[in-house]
Amino acid sequence: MKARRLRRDFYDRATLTVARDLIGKVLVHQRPEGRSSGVIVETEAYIGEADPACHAAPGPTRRNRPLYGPPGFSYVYLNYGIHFLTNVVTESEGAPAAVLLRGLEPLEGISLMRARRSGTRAEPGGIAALDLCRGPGNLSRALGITLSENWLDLEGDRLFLEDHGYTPGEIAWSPRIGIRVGTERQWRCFAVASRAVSGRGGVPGQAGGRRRPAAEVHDR
DNA sequence: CGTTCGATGCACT
DNA sequence: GTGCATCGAACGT
Repeated sequence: MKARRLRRDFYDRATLTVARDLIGKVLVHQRPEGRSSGVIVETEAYIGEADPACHAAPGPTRRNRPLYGPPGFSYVYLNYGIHFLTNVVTESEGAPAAVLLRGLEPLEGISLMRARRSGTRAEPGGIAALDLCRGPGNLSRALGITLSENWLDLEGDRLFLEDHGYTPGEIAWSPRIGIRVGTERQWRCFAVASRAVSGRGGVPGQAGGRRRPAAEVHDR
């Protein structure tokens, strides 16, 4: 199937709907050194000032400004001083919401991803392909996404998403990972069968424990 | 197999 | 000064 570019109206919808529809879509980062991309298998929704885990919870600030802007833009920020986290802004202007991209199955530019992730880990033969973009920090690092990619128009030619016609298979929802508040909301969405999904079924304290999400999670 | 903990930078109060 | 939407090495069982 021919790749079809996602337009602004895709992002200009309810955030939970966008979070689910993003599973199976392709994230692309186009750079002079090459194009790298992967199929999205894990997302999380962050919705509005009433969501305590959303960066909009304190109201408008300099950092969260993209969230208040129009949909279809990137929102990238530095987390724990080490990791860049990549989001796409959803819903209409003035409604602060976004979807965090947490996991990809690499498609193009795998050697480029390995180069960008090298130094992270000494692994004989390099990092396994399915581990390259597993987890939001790893994903951003592998694609070369930094603060320079913050607040980019996803209808531009540098960072964008495509529909390649992939069918995601079974999708499940769980609590969001790694947050200390708002854990009661089941706003993490993932492809059950994918090995590029982080954590374990949404149980916090996921640090060391790995491999495959638990199957106990709900459907929608 | 499991859990704990340090690294590291900046936005925000 | 405080607290992270993380990662993976190190250690315990």
